[in-house]
Amino acid sequence: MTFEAPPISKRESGEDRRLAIARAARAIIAEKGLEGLRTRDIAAHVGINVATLHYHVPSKEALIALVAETLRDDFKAQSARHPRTGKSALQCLYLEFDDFRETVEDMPDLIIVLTEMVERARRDPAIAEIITPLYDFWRLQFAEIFRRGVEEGSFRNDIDPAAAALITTGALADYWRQWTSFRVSLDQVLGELERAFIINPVSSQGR
Amino acid sequence: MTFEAPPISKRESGEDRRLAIARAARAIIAEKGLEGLRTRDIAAHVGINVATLHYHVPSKEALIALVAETLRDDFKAQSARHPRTGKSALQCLYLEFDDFRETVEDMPDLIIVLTEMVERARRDPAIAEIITPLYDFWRLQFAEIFRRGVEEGSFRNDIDPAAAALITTGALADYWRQWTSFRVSLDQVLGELERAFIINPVSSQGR
DNA sequence: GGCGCTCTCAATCAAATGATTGATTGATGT
DNA sequence: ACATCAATCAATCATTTGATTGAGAGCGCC
Repeated sequence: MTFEAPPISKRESGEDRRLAIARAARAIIAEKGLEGLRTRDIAAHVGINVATLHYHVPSKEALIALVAETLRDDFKAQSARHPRTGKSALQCLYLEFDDFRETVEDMPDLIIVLTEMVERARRDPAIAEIITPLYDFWRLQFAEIFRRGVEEGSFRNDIDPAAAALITTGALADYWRQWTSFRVSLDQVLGELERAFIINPVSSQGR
Repeated sequence: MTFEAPPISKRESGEDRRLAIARAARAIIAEKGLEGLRTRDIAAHVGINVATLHYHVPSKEALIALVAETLRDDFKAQSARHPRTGKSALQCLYLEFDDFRETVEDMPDLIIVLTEMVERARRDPAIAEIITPLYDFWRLQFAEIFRRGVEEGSFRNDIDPAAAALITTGALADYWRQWTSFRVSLDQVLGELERAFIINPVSSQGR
């Protein structure tokens, strides 16, 4: 009879539960990957019954879609945190780098789960529908910065903005896949990206 | 052609079966991802019984390891196809680009399965043990090219070889994740990489 | 023929897993 | 006090899935 006492109120309103479920799912995905995601584990992580989980989120498909949505929300919120208006392309690029640095620090699971979803989007149209615009959003932001940077004369003038954007997002994403023994610091990568695209890079991570 | 003709007979000798199993597994992973890999599907794809599959490959773990090995073999074979000795860093870089182009054309499933494995390596030490050296091998090849390129004076002289290598492999890997609507051609990406690192790029995909 | 080895399969198991059912609990409005 | 509804759970179901078993078939060799 000596069950551990529930520390918080027993019932929670719908939306809070959904968010808690999404958060738990993200934690598990970050740890075990999408393949290792089990409804039971999520329920246990939240501290509720599997049936309750299914009450709030009808199916596993819906659950993954929910996670994708929270990912999008976090991502957009992060990018909206710093105003871009009136800034030069160069400033925007550094801002973008800072955003990434911040995300790496504060929400590492965001990127892990994101890459996991990206992989899945290849064969799951429902996920693709949410993740594709998200990734596009990120890339387009870089593409736009490069386009303006060339215009403003602060960037190398023969840049192909779309290709440069893909290279940049690819490098940042790959930086994450650094499970490898081939250790490179984020500052090294960002510094090299500066030298690759900017005419007179500040060349110091300090900025 | 000095080898024996394919024994169409009911029975196949061990090593051939193992290769057929690996090939089938790769096809399925490419289509449905590692999460969607089922021993039954593989057996059906090869045209054998599940038990027979387990006779040749004891467990699913072993099977995935086997796939990782064939991946490594294909990868190394591809890279060994063109001799590197006596070539300049610039020539080597272009050779590397050509290799990638070739792989994209001839063995697209190689890269799909590889990225899938990379993702899994993060939490599966057995896979990591095989995939990590492979990815490192690829990156180190680029790092070495960049190092020599700077030395030879044909590359931008402030390159950080390790960072540049990561950017390059990241860009190529990300090119693959181009499920997105944000379409960029491989030539665009390779061209931009040239301009980013080379002093006087040929600047034409023709080379 | 008989022996031994490799290879194959139908049948089956045990565990995992997504989902459902039917009942109970608490809050809220009247 | 009562009705209603959202939220919860224990128990259970129906499949799926990795793996095993036991019984052979084909083949070479003596």
